[in-house]
Amino acid sequence: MGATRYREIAESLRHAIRTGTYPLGSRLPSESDLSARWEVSRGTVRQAVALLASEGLIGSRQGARRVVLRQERRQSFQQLNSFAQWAQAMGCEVASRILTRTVRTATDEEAGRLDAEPGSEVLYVLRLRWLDGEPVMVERTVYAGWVAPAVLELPEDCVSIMDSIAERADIVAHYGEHLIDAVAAGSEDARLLRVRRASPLLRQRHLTYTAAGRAIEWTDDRYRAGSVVFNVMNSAGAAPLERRAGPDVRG
Amino acid sequence: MGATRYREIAESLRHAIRTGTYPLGSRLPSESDLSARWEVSRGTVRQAVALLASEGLIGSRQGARRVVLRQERRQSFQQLNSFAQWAQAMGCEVASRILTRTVRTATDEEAGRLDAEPGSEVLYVLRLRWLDGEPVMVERTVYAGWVAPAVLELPEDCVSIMDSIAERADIVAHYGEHLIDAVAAGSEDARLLRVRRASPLLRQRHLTYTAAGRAIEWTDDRYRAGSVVFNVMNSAGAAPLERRAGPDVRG
DNA sequence: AAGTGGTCTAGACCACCAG
DNA sequence: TGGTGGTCTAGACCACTTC
Repeated sequence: MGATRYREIAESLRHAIRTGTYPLGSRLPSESDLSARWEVSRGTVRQAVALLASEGLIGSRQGARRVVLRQERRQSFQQLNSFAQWAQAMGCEVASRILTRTVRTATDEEAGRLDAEPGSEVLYVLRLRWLDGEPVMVERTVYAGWVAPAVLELPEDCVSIMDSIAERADIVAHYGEHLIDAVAAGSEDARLLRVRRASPLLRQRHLTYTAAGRAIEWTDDRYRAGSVVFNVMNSAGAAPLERRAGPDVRG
Repeated sequence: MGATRYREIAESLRHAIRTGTYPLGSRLPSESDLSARWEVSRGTVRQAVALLASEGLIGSRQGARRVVLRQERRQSFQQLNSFAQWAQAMGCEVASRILTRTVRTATDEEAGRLDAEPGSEVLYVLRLRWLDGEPVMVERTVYAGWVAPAVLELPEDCVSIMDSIAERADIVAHYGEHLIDAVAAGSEDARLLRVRRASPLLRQRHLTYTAAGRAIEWTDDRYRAGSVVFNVMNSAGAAPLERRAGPDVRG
């Protein structure tokens, strides 16, 4: 596995933050402190704290000690790509059930999204997800062929497929692209989510990649209106969000 | 400023990717290549490529050259905060009409969002916006009191209020926070957008700030389903988007 | 077998922050 | 003013990919 020195240090710091050794708002030991304590070079310490910074756990300013910003265990990137991780971090009771698992050949659109050969095999999964006992989301996912075996092994009430395949098959999500819009509930959506047909749903389609840029899955998640809100911060310096025309515009 | 060697290298690579010097799917030069070419150490090159990887532009696997994953440039912050700028960049014909302009006292929620005194005056604007001749968005904006005079001066068919007040009154947007969800069309929405009542709309509420952190406006934009899609990219290195519970969850 | 990225070391200088 | 993080160097060994 990825058992390296800097990951080890990061995990130790993560644990210390989580358990209150370094409380919210407190200052972390300096880089030289940590490198002496762990008997590693300063570069290795910096790799470790960079990992925590990318998880949003600590902040840093030149000249001042690093500060503990949050103590939750979950990363926001993971939370965006994993419904289960997000829900658990919110303190919600989460449940999932796989309703359908089918191996079939990819449609042209799916092959294009997953960057796979046209006509290659993919795994289609239909899944319903609950928050605090209420059905709130229907998930329709197409997994790339190389991921399918790992997903087929999982039990149908598996809470987090992404977590499970990361642990068991070392398939780790690293990058995601998300398309967010509103759609009317179809008859299957309506039945599963217990809403009226054509009632509003918030749709999040996303494509997930490994660090090497290999596509893992292409997903269409539909949330009952009112159950979730997506939140984006941006600035003149960095604009991660953009607006795109839907099919109705420029037809 | 932040003019460092590794940023400089990153920007040069970003440009080369964007302009096709390194096309989609092609391999980047090796680290040793780049360090020779730029006359920097390998560590500096690695800082540069790590930046691009966190933006999702390139992927990497141990042992193999880095690969170009995408070449699009993200749309600017201005385009996200200005419907008019976005539409024009898309090549769409855009039109706008202010239907209502009212000075009134802020509700408690509005005062809270705009970080203003409870009971202070704000300017409420109702506006309808067209793309290529079709009504696609209803905008309900509350402008902070200090911005109101500049907005009241504008003609009712002003295409971009943000652009106009930036030019005339030097009120410039710098940060934004966006909440995106789906709602059912109310009767006013339905009439203006020419859709059925309760049909799905994509809602983008956003709060806009100056560089100094002063709130400019709090807006509720509702798009006809199918007319726009929001697109967000994230990575393990940087996650600007998060999911939030709506009022239905954890009630 | 040669090339490449992942990890790590042991230094260095600078800009910035705190007391 | 001394400590701290940000940047950079010039090496090294290893795991992995590619040919």
